[in-house]
Amino acid sequence: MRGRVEDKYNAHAVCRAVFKPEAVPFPMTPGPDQPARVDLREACIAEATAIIELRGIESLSLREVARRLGVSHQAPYRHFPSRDHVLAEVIRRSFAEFAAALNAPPRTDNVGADALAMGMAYVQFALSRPLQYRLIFGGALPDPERHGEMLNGARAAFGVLQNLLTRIFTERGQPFDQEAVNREALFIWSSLHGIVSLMRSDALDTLELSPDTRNGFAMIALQRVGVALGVAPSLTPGPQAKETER
Amino acid sequence: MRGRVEDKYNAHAVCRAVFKPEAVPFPMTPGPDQPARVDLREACIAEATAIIELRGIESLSLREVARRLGVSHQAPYRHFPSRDHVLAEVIRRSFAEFAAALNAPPRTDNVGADALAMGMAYVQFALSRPLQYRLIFGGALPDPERHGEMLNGARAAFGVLQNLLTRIFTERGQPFDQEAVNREALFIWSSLHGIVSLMRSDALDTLELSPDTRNGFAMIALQRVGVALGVAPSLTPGPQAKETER
DNA sequence: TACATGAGTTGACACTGTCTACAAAACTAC
DNA sequence: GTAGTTTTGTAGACAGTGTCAACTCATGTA
Repeated sequence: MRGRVEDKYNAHAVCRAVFKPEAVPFPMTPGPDQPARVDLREACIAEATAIIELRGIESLSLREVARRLGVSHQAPYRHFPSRDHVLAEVIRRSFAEFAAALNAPPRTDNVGADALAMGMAYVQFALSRPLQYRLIFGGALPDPERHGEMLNGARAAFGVLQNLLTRIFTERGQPFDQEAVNREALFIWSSLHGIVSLMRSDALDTLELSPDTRNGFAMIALQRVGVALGVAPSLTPGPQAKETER
Repeated sequence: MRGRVEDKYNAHAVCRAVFKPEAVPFPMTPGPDQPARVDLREACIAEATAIIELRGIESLSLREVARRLGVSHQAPYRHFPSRDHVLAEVIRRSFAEFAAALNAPPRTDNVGADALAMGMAYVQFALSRPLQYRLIFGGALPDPERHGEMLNGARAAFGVLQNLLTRIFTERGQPFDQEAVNREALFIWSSLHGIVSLMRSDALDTLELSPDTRNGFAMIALQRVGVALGVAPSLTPGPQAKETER
């Protein structure tokens, strides 16, 4: 290998994201017996993820990934047929993390509280990792036909919503209705997506609204989702109807 | 100009988008008296818009724009300092068109109907021009600091919402409260954005829900916005609360 | 020990945005 | 009308990109 021993496979990124801290250590510089054959595929994904989280999907370059890892510009192509395949794998993992985040809050016997916790987990994920959120929901995905696994996490996340809704319906003593469960799951999803998208939008920034308004909006919007699901009391009735028809 | 008279400035794109059909015609090949000096700047924007609407923002290339217009790869740089400036101008116009679309439905004396019309106009715009919608709300905008005009249309669109909300509040006899108007305007915006985003999402496609579910979701979601604003009757109560606290 | 395979390398190609230098056309001043 | 200036378009270069092909070399297997 032509005597270049600099920072082959960039210990920084690899240690940070590929191996868990307690995992088997590997020698920085290849020893004579231990050839330091760390999985370049994993290192590429880790580095690509780091770049995307830092500067967004459009400035992901496989050549930069290779450069950062101290390998030739073609090395990543030994493990991925194309840039889109790297992207698809990063997206697949991001979706999986998203689904895991939704599923993270422990289940209690109060379905309303669980719904709230899931909503907060959604918002938390979207706001704390905006570029990752944009990556999976921004709409610039590689062709899903060609990358079947990519959206597994999306289905898992929707499953979390479905489970939640099923619990709510059941607790209310209503007959099981998959159609209704799906409709309500989509409703939650779209509402939460709308809220977090707006909160991180340049278009919103330009309006120069007070932080009070922005936060207040998010609060009432979230609360109204709860109201529509029957798991939150109606507190913020918006513009009052003169006479509510019922 | 070195005797190249092919399709300088590509009559197709120019006629289609720069000039309205009834506008002054211009000679395809420059006549001796009429130098055919059509505005290359406008032609660039038209061509860039066409590319973006067809293949999305990431595959916009200034060199391709130039090629299509039959000019040298540097010609567009006489009119725009950089690719981002072309993009910013396309985005500025898209925002303006969006605001105009929201404002298009004629005002009646039924504010509830007007609200519904605006909501439909929003959805119509987003679904009929998905790439344009993604362009302005997808979150990959050039730095708004450097392109001040770019978001004018966003402010105008928000103004349409504010006006609508002000009318609703006024009709309900409630005191003017700018804070509340803004909050409710954001609520509408986020709800509509969530709905249309989901309807055009690869993540949703992968769930393979029935068209009934997808359309049903959009309907109840839209209807619930109306309910929250007090301009629509509550028809689709979701999971029933056992006992609504009030 | 021969050979096949996998993994990384180099070098090319076509493409991109953008810089510089140049040419021609258009406008302005006399 | 002619000289000079400004505007507009061109040509060539440079560094960056994704990707293809050909190469080396270490490894595992027959």
